[in-house]
Amino acid sequence: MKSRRVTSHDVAKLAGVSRTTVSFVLNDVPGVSISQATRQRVLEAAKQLNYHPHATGRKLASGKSYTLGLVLLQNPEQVFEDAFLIQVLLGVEQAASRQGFNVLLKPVAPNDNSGYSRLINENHVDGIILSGPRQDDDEIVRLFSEGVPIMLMGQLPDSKIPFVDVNAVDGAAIAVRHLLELGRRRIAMITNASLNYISAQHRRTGYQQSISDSGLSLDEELVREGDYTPASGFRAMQTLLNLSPRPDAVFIASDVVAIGAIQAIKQAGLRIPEDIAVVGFDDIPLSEYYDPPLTTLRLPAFGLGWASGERLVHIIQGEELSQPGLVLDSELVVRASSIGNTFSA
Amino acid sequence: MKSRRVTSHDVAKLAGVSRTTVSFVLNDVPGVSISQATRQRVLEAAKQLNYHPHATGRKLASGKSYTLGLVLLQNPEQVFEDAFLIQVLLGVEQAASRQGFNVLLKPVAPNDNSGYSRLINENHVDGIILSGPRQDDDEIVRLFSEGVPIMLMGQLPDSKIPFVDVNAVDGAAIAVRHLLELGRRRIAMITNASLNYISAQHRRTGYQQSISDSGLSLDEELVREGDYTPASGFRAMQTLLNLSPRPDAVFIASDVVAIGAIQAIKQAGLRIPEDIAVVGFDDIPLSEYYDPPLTTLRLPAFGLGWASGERLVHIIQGEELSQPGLVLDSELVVRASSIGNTFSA
DNA sequence: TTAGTTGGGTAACACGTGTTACTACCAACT
DNA sequence: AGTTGGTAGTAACACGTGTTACCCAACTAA
Repeated sequence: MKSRRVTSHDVAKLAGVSRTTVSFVLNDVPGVSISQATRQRVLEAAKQLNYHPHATGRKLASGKSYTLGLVLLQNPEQVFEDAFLIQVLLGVEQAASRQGFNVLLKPVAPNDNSGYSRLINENHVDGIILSGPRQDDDEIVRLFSEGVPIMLMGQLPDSKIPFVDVNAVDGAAIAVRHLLELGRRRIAMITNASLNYISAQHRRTGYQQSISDSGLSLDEELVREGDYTPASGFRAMQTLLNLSPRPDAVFIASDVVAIGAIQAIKQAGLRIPEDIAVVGFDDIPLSEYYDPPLTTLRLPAFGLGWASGERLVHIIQGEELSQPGLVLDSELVVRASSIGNTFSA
Repeated sequence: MKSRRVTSHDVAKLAGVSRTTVSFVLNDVPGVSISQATRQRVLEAAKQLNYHPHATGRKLASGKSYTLGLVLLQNPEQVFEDAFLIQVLLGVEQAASRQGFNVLLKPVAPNDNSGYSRLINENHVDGIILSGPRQDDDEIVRLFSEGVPIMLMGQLPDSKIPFVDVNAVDGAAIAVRHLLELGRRRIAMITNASLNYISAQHRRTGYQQSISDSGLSLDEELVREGDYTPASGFRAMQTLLNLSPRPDAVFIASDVVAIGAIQAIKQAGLRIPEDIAVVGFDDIPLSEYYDPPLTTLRLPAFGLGWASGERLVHIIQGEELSQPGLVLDSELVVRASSIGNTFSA
């Protein structure tokens, strides 16, 4: 006895008006005049029948899907960033639902652009948020040039596509300044990834900036490359420990890489932070509970999601963004790896 | 010059057939006969026009939305399980997309059932996957009794709602057996949560089972309660360390809680695993890189997602499940916290 | 009185597809 | 010659809503 769906037609009949009127009342359409009396009748009829507008019908008529596509490009480096994704995702959803949009999730394997093109072509979504865009993904550029609403999380060089990103330059500068203020003078750095990656470049730029600002000279030998893995941090740290004089601090542009580096320091019998102070980047959930708890820069994951969701909706609704790109600051979280344990003597 | 959408009508016109025929060809409808020649003409016309069927139109006509709603109930204890969510989510999406379904994400604050009811009422989704169901959520039961396709991740007592869950009893039993096989005889336990939670009960049952099977007597004093936080693990472990004789091993039914417990052990100046062997539960991403790396039970997060997605689609398509509930095994991952470091002497 | 305006409401079309009858034709068999 | 049966294809309806163009009555201004 699968009872038929309650439609706006049923509401109209019960209220004794036309379906048009029902639509006008329920959507509060501006510029049309409906008497208070009928307005009331319609609302009551709707409530009495427990009427819920059929989303699909509405979408077809309006031509919009009221849905954002959140596309997760599965880069290798992204695997370790999983921890943020949930926060990002919550941010996107919250911003979207506040404006009446839903969020459709689409993980996409690298080199597979058909995945998210379909979302657009078949009109499942009104716009797309792309996390972890790659430089060589020309599909993005094509869609953008066709006028498809797109928002990037992380920027693409030489493109006018709107984006939301983290201010990694300032973040890294803050991290290094923190070490300088603690009196450290020989500060090494391990990058989060190859310098082919823009994010790695930014983080190193911040490092250089703080070093220069402090009047110290820049020693290229103190900079090593990581590759998103703890193992790479372990190796890089070992080579840094062989230098003489040894660094008295290290800024590691990724908490995950830092984990490996810390193991190398411990294995060398050195103390953190007494012998070497450590500052990471990202504030993965692990960091707070690591041994020692890791001083690091907290990525505004929720904020990134929220901002990209809200701005994408604006674009979809045809509003102009005051600026195509938005850059959010990260926040230094000070823990024992830089200043020592403050309670367990 | 927003060019109009290419519709099946355009394809029909170009191919010189009716729209019906286009639909038949493109959907490979069984039981209708179309000549090879026209079939070919239609396919070529579609390709030439770069035709993509309008998802919304299709949904309206078919009455289905081809979308699964993944509802994330934000329980307090879930915050720490975030790390799995991504895996779960990837599993759900992969199973869904394989059957032509999309995944809509809906985080829901506790006590807010309107959130996911709307998904169903307004027909945004054909069915719902509920992660972290709570016993007092009668909205779930109501929807189920109305015939709405629902799949739970984690079971609800006294209900016939289909579910996918982890075999926590066996998992805990395996963990404890591992400790027994290592020669430990005084094995303590810290639960993951209050015993009001079913998952906590299951894990303790497994513990008891292995202890009893080994011929040891069950000592209630060796069991403490955690509450999903590292702090609770820290406190519980401290009280366990005060016992005499001291336990020589501890099974902690949550890696997060285990982190606190390990800190307590370290602070007492004891060695892991020499003085106390530690086994956790969940295999959060942190565990592999902790100091020491944590022996633990790996939750089949991807599998849980995959299975629930696949089974929900079956339900939506009206197929019968051979069994309403599915229970997946977890896998013991042996690391240094139970057997010691095997390479760094 | 007539022309214009305003408030209150509706008929009818549009959105793009799936699907059920039904037709038209030709071959084969009784 | 009439029936059956299969192939190839179509007209027409259904899905549930948003929205434009229009109508009617009542009131106002000239």
